[in-house]
Amino acid sequence: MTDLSPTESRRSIGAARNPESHEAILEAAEAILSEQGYAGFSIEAVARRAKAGKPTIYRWWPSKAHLLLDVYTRLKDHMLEPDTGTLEGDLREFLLNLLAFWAGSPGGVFRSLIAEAQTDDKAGEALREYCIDRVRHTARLIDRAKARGEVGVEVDSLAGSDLLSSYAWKLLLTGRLEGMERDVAAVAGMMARGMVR
Amino acid sequence: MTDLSPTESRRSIGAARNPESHEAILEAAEAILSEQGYAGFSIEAVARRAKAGKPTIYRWWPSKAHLLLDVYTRLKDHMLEPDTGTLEGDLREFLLNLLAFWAGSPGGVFRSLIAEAQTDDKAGEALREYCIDRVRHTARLIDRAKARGEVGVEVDSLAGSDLLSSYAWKLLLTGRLEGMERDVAAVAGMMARGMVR
Amino acid sequence: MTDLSPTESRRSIGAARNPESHEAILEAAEAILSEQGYAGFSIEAVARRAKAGKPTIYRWWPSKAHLLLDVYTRLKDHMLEPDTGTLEGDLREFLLNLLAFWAGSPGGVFRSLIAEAQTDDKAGEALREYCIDRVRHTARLIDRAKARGEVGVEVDSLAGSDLLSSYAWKLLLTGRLEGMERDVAAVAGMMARGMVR
Amino acid sequence: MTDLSPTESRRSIGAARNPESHEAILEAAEAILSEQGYAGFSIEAVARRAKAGKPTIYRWWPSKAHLLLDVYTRLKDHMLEPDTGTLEGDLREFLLNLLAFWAGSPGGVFRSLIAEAQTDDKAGEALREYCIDRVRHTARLIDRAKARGEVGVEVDSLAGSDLLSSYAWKLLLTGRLEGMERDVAAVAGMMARGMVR
DNA sequence: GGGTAATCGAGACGGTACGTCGTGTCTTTCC
DNA sequence: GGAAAGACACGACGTACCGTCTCGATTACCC
Repeated sequence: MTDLSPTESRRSIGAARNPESHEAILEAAEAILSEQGYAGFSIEAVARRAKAGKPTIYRWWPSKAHLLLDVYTRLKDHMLEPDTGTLEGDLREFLLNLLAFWAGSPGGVFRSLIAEAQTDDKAGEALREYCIDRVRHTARLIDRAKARGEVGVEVDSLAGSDLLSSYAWKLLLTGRLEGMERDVAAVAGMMARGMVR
Repeated sequence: MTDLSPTESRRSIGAARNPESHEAILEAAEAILSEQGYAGFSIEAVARRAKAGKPTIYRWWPSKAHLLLDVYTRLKDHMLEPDTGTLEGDLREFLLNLLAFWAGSPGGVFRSLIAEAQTDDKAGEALREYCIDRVRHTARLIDRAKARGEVGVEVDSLAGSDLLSSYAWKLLLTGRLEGMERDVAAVAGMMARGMVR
Repeated sequence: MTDLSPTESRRSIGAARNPESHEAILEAAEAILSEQGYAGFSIEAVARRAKAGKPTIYRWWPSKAHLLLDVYTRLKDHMLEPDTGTLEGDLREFLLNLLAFWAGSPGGVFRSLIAEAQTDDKAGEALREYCIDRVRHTARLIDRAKARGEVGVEVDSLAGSDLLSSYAWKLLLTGRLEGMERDVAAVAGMMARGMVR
Repeated sequence: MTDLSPTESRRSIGAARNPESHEAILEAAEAILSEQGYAGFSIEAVARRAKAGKPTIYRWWPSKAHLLLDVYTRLKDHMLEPDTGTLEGDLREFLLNLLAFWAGSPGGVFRSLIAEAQTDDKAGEALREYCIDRVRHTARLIDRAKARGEVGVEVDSLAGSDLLSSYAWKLLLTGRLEGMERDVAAVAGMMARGMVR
């Protein structure tokens, strides 16, 4: 991360925000979430692992939710865009990609974020906004199928996209990220048949 | 509430489970959840409010999640079974009923349960089992449509049921229980068209 | 203990005290005290080990102290009387015997009794009475030396006996029952020289 | 008591031990012991009374025994050193001083400490260490008599000191702190005669 | 010889205390 | 003046016992 050694004992660098600490905290948070899940995620644990003081964390992230969001934002860019040529293929690939992506650490982080959003209002709002953005993004799969004439113009692509991702959410939240290929295929087929003209 | 006096001091009734205590604990849990939400929900708080000892709670509910689940299923009795004669109608009614049901306190309880399941393994297991049961139950809507010949026998009714409820979950978790009639109708239509032969 | 099998499940024998239970409880208490010391000694543990109900214990022994006293009383008769011919030898033998006796389970029981006596007044009173009796008994060692002309008549044999046993108490209470031969000899010598004319 | 206001709410003073809290805890412990005795003495009760958090107590005192020991040694400062010029006088004064000292609250504290040591291994260890220290300290009475030529060099002053204090212990543990002047004199005389050349 | 009463085991009950963990706030000291 | 370190008051965690209670069964005793 930093090019300097993740050195034993990091001291204050004086009256300025220390980017090393900032980075170390985010990394520690991510590591804890992916290793122990939301259960082991506490400010104390993050501070311990990042060799940072708790107040340093509280100074920059007013709540656990903000920290979670920052951690997730750092991760969310690595998703692939499916493009198989057919709607059903795209839907299936989308789900499989997302599930595979989540099966690494990001899944744990996102689960935690959802959980936190049930308690913390700010986290809820942030999650809602993030969702809208993603749904809109995924809706392009369907819009592309519309453009190909595969899907009728009357189809609500946002609702479809929302439904698609909701299935992934449920699998994530109930710990069924793996071994769901058959069900994913069934769901993708069902949804595709529901939309093609 | 029991219709008898909510008496001051409740004693043991001997070497048998005391239904009064059992009831008082569930009521206290429900009251705390609806008044203060998941944030204020702790075993200590429930015990305090129910005038029960903590061990009495732990004796009967191995984890917070089991208690949440019991509180939830006690409320669940008031759910209606849709029967509109068509699959699309049934799916739409199912979602609308569920969202309306959740809009009261049960939604908060179930949100708490999902959140808890992200933290605690026992909670996760309990939720998973509960889900399987509900998915199986809801699949009957689709199986009924199969019996009517509306839906082909090759359709995976469990996957469909899972998908259907996942949409409701996402709306619950992102705080969109109300004003979703148009989207619900779109989703129900899409899914129904995806399944009818 | 009983000539019948210490059978798996012991039931009531009707409207009369069941001596089997009584015995089993005392044995369980003794076993726990000698195996785990006062720390592990609880009514629950005794009941569990004796396969008895807690109320059965409370019925017959109103407090832990009473039970402790009964257990100790069952043990205390196995002490040897030293008779070496000299006061110093008798004092030394008395201490060594007592320490050896206590090194088995009785020591743990007596320690517990002393501890309990610091909390429970009835136990304190009982302990005091027991002490007076023992001190009087041990004083005979000194009186015998007086009779032999070894010790002057002006010596207070009760005070001497009290002092002697107090040393054993302190060793018991500070966990120094073993490996004290040199110190015991020094103490016996000192006391003997303090008394002989 | 601090001479400043026994203020309502005490805050942290930073990353250093807060002597106010420390003091408040010792005072609360002492007050509880003298008011309710060992029976009412619990870490919870001390924390409650001192308006301190339980972890603050556990941070500084690894066990109840260490706290008891600290309370006791805080009181112990008021003990006098006997110096009568003769060994017998010193021994007698030592015992009388100690019994008089114990007749106030310190006696209750030390009794509690001994009782606790029978339950808890850490307490036992702490008591043992404390004893060694005190025995060594008291042995100086005898060593002084050696220096005066009153006592032979072959006398084991540690064993003598141990024996001396053991008598006081027994009187404390059997509730005979008062009215023992005659017996104390007899014991002191006996021990002194046992040691002088 | 049938009813009563005492006893047994079992174990649930409302409690209290245990010792640990995490919270968010605060202060000191170092840079 | 930010950062580290970590103490602080607070309060929940899940467990162990406390002493009391009720249960259903099992006789012994007395009328």
